[in-house]
Amino acid sequence: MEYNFTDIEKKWQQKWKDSKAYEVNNDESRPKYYVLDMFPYPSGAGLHVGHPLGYIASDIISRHKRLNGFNVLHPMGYDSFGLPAEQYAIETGQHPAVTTEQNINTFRSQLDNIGFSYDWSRVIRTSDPGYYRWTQWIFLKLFNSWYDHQQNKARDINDLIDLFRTGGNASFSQRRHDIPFTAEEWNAFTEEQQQNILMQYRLAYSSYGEVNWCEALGTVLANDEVVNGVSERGGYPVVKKKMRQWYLRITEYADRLLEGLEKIDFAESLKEQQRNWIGKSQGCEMSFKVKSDSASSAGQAPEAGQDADTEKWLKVYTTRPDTIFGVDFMVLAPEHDLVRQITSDDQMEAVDHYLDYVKSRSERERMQEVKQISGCFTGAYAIHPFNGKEIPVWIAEYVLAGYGTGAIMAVPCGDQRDFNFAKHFNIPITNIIGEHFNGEEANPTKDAILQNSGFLDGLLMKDAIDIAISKIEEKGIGKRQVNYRMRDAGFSRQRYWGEPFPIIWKNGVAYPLPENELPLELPHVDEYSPGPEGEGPLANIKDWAIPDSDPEARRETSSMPGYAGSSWYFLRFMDPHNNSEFCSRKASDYWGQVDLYVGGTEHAVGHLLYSRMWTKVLFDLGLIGHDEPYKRLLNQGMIQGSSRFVYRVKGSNQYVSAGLKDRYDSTALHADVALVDGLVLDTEAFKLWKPEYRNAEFILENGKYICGSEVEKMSKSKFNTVNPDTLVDNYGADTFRMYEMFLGPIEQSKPWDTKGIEGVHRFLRKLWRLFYDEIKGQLWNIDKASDAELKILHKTIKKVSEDTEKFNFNTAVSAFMVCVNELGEIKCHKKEVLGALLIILSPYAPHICEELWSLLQNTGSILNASYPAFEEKYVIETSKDYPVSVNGKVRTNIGISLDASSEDVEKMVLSNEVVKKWLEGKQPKKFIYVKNKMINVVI
RNA sequence: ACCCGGGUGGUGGAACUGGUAGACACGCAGGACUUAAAAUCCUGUGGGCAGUAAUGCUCGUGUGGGUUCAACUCCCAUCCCGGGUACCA
Repeated sequence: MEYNFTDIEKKWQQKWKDSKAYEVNNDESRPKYYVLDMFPYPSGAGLHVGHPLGYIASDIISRHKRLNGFNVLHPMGYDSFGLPAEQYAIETGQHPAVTTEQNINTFRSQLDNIGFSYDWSRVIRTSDPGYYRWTQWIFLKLFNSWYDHQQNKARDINDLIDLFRTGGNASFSQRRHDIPFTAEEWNAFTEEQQQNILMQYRLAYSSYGEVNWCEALGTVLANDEVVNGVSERGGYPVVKKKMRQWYLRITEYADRLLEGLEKIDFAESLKEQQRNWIGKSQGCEMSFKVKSDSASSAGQAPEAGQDADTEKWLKVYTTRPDTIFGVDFMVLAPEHDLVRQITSDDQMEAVDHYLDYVKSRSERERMQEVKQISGCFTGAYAIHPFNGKEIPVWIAEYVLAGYGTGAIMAVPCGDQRDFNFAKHFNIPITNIIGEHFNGEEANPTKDAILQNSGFLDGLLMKDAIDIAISKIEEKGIGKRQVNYRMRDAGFSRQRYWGEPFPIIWKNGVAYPLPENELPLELPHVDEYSPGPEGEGPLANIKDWAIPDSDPEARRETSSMPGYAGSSWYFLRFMDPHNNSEFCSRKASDYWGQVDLYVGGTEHAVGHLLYSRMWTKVLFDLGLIGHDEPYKRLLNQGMIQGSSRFVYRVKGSNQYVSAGLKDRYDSTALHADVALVDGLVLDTEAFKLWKPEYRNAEFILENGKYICGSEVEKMSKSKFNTVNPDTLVDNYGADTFRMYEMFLGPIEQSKPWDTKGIEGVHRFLRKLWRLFYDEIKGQLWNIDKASDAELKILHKTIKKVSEDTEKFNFNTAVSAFMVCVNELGEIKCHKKEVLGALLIILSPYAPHICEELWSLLQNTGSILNASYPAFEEKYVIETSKDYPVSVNGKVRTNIGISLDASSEDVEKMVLSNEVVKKWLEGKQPKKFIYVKNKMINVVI
């Protein structure tokens, strides 16, 4: 009998399907375990070898947990709303619903080939009305909620209205910009005024924000669609434009998102990324009086008691108020409201010119090109609050409008960017830290003693921070302030292929759709061109945009972003067919948190923060019982493509081999990796690949055409994708699964390389040959296993179960290989040993294990077996003793068993034959212990 | 530019908490079986030097420094590669 993987895999996949082997119930007595993959966006390119990496890992864990007695929820779905489907529709005219359906079918059949243990009865897609009905419903919950800082949780907006009605907002003014009003004032406000105030509290709210606007295309562009400041399609100019947008008030959750990190098991580096993204800082906000000869009227008033009508104030945020006497200039973001008001007449032209320049620059470019220092003096001066010095006010692109107050006080001796700016524009630098500042670069220390600093002279900078803030508060020009780098999350897109907002606008007020009108279905369109004024395509459908009930009203015509549907899908999997609730409380209480969430780090600060926020809101509103969605996160690395290039000699159809390309003027072009063996191009296949290459000529080196290579993201357009289907066809799903795991640590990114898959395939055939021989037939027997055989088995059980729990799948695969080699060497064919081996191997290679399990004449599926217990007695490792000499000094390393006390170790060392020989009767001078395990003996 | 990772033989990688660097696999070379091929099995395989050989010496974990009896592992600096940077998902 031979290992016929194709038949075996088809057979078992069908059996699992027929017996509904992986469908789970919500009412089990067994402990639950929820393993979830970040569900894929079903792209037109289909599944490539990068996708399954995480899926295989989560499948191994699912199967491993099932064998260990857990009721495992392991579902899959599709994040099926998104920009690429709409782009494709614009290019080809095919409706996104149609292409999405096709793509999903492709994904599904590709996934099925690999033998995953998903419960497909629970499959969801975010673009199904039955699903997005609840996305819209949760949006309405967000819209109808506000964040109560006293109770530190989200509450119903009606509670807030009651508070306003009875006491105004004076009693709990919780934000900096609240304008206080009394109950009487509230009750006298018009509906419109009331709604505008409520909008400032809602967790989902509408406001104005900047978008990438492309006049030529008449549309708003995603950052991804803007390349080098022009549109990717057509290369037209792109500028910033203010438009009405929806936002999620995620900033209200900043502190809880930070605190929540303490109780979840994510990689420390990922938590760090989230912390940095949230960017909480302690500092102080303070206002500087501005003096300018500009004729225009007032700026912002400070906190207390100034005459706001005649004076202009510039508010800055700083984490270093101790450096207040080192301020040499002020910088406003070019977008700052005050710019227009304070610019002096003779600087007006220069400022306008600069603003034009900045408008064309992306935020990324502004931060990145730090060496190109740019800025413009406004002609205005701020007055130093403590020494009355006049400080020039500049605008510069390195200050961003979105962070803090959009204005900074610049301290060149302490901040490198300020220093560079001062040097560039010849602004004199004040040194407040004496010898700590060398005049060559800024020194951001907090440990210097302050000089030239008025009332702070002689203080340590660290200590001066609090003193400076007290003084600023005392003077009424500012206050202590916690600041976050994170901004509220933009939640609307001027696009078609997304969830429509259940919102109707009337007289400038947003009204929610009643719950019983959900889902608000996406209307069918034939045209994807944008609506007027940069609105989404939905604005073009008059029938839909104007609701039947009220011709004066207008529906919201933007749609929700990609992350809307993915912010709560883990809850829907618990109760996917519920028509009356997004997820029953019973179901969410049973399944609770996702025990293991598997996906890439590219979602570190997007999806993973949004879904954490949504979970907290749903928890606050009492809809679920836990406020963190994921207990533990495993980040799989990205499998990159290894692209291949050919070099076309300019102006010809000649292609020069990589080694000779420097002798010609050539252009690099992607060549399909399927046409290349290693780096050697199959030139005949290349000619047939595309019509334009039919008459290609090649300049070879050593008779071969050698391609160039580069590691890039795997993508259809780079012709570097590898389809898992062909690998499954050639080697089988089990080989493919094990090979992906064998590639390297699951968390590490690596370029795909198919070389090496043979070795894993060989392993499975070797395994098969422990059971059956082509000529001799059955080899396995029911004899009692020897200790030597059990030792090999139990060593493997120990290693593999530890490795699986620790996600060291690659070393677990190695351990299986060693095990099979060792069993082969001693010709072990005992059922007792082989059966146990099959069980522990089955999460990795389920099909072959099922088949062999049934051939062992065991009844029932291996899926219902239980994980074999590890018995220590078979695995007594003998310690290796070895002497080593280093640098002429005698050093001896002895592997000593664990948990020995110091005295024990010394005794063991001195009685050790190897050491005795090395010491040659000398007394050791010193013992150096390394955590009671290893020791050095110095003589 | 900023934040987070990574860099070990020809290749993917292993090395547990600082303690024999290169497990396991690919590739390559040689051999066995075969009319032949495939498959399978065996042997060798980081570089250099010495030796008929067993073996010995020496260098070696991106680069430069440091700590330590001992560093792939810890610290400082630096280069390169990948992910993210708020409308790709």
